Amino acid sequence: MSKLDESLLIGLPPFSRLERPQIREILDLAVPRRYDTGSAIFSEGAEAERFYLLLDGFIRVIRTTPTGEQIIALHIAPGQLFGIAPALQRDTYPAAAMAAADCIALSWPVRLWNDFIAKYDGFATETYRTVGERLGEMQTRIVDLATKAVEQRVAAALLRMVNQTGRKTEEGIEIAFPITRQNISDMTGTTLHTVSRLLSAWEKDGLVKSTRKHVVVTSPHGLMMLCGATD
Amino acid sequence: MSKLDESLLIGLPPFSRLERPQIREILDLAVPRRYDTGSAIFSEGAEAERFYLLLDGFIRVIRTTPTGEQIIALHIAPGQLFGIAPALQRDTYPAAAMAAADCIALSWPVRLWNDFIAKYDGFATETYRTVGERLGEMQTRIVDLATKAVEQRVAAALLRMVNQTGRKTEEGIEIAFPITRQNISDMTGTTLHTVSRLLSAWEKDGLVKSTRKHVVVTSPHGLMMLCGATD
DNA sequence: CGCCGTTTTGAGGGTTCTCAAACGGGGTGG
DNA sequence: CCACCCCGTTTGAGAACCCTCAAAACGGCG
Repeated sequence: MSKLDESLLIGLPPFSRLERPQIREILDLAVPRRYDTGSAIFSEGAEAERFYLLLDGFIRVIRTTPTGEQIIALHIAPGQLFGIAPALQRDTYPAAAMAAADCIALSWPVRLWNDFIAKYDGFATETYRTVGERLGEMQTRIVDLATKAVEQRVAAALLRMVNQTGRKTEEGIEIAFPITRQNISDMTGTTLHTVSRLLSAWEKDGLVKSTRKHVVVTSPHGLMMLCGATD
Repeated sequence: MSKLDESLLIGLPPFSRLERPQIREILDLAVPRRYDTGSAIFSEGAEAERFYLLLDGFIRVIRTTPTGEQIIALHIAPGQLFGIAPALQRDTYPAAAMAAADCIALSWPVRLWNDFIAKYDGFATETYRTVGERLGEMQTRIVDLATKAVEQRVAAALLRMVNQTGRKTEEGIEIAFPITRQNISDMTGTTLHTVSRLLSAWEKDGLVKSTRKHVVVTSPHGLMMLCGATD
């Protein structure tokens, strides 16, 4: 097995304050693995055995209800830690993670977590900053779900994805991973039918362009208008 | 000013592993204060200058939307830390806190946070456990808001409050702080009218009893039934 | 080329919101 | 001590929004 290159981790928030030799140590303890689109990395409620760092691809964090409906709690972009249950003293994962696109991720056994915290300056700090950001994002989502109409929620969801994982193209900004109407409805608590109708309407208005499993936002500003007020 | 008694902190999760002298140190650094019902402890977006421990009363954590609607993110019970922005490397509070009942709270300047983490065994661990629990609770709320009908959300909200802060009475279990229909609607993303109708219906069915600013759940089991499935 | 998963579009109905008005109880001030 | 006033609550009617059910078109992959 070839050694992982140190450049993979250099500059990423949790490791930004570390020197090369320390990064080497960390990499030597990591297990790299590939996950095909749609495959599960871990399941909700499962024993939290490892924590992960996404190198490439996109991860969907999914929560399932007792009645079988599922909602997408979060998307993880390359360079981010995920499955960090140990950071919160949990011994099971609170949600499932699946690959939204083909992914490469490193992972470490949870027993190393405390070592990392103790040994590597800035690792704890940066990690808890991430937790804080996700917590803030979740609060925003709660507020959105509680107060906004469906149209505004869908617009907000698109904007969030564009901001976090957008990729510029000549047409506009493209969401960088495959996404279906059903996926969007799972993020916003609505139905794929309503999402389809909204996207069709927006396409007519020149705000977005979409094909199968693929969305390009041509006018982020226009979507932002929709989020603000119904008027 | 009389010294605070050490028994205030003994046994509380963040301090459970500490010895008396350490608790003494912590108490001597704390500023105690009383907050009248309805008064603000801190505001959303404000500079995070202090972190708090609630000794008595109840705190509502509130997020306000650009359009002025507000939703209640969380309730804090006695013995819990709140305003712990520093734990997540934030320099502003992500939400406002107001006293839902008359409250007594201790507080410390944020610059002591890192000292506490470094100096007191278990403080970090227990605090992050709390963060983890709140994060899990928020995920559950997101799922509820996204998938459940209004009736189920209101039932779930009542049950959550009963579980976290319930007080047994001869009639049933009483929510331990003053709460209006409007408050409940702010927690569930609905209107006070709908909440009023639901409570009236449930009272007729013998599930709850309510007076002004006051709710007693007489049949938690019955409410749990409502949460599960609409059928 | 055929199948399956995704998307589109229509019609109808139900839940919940909005608007409106009146009631009740508790606290405050006279 | 009583009366008034304010805040919280109740209830009704109508409408809007979105979901459910249904069916067909589309496009990629084997």
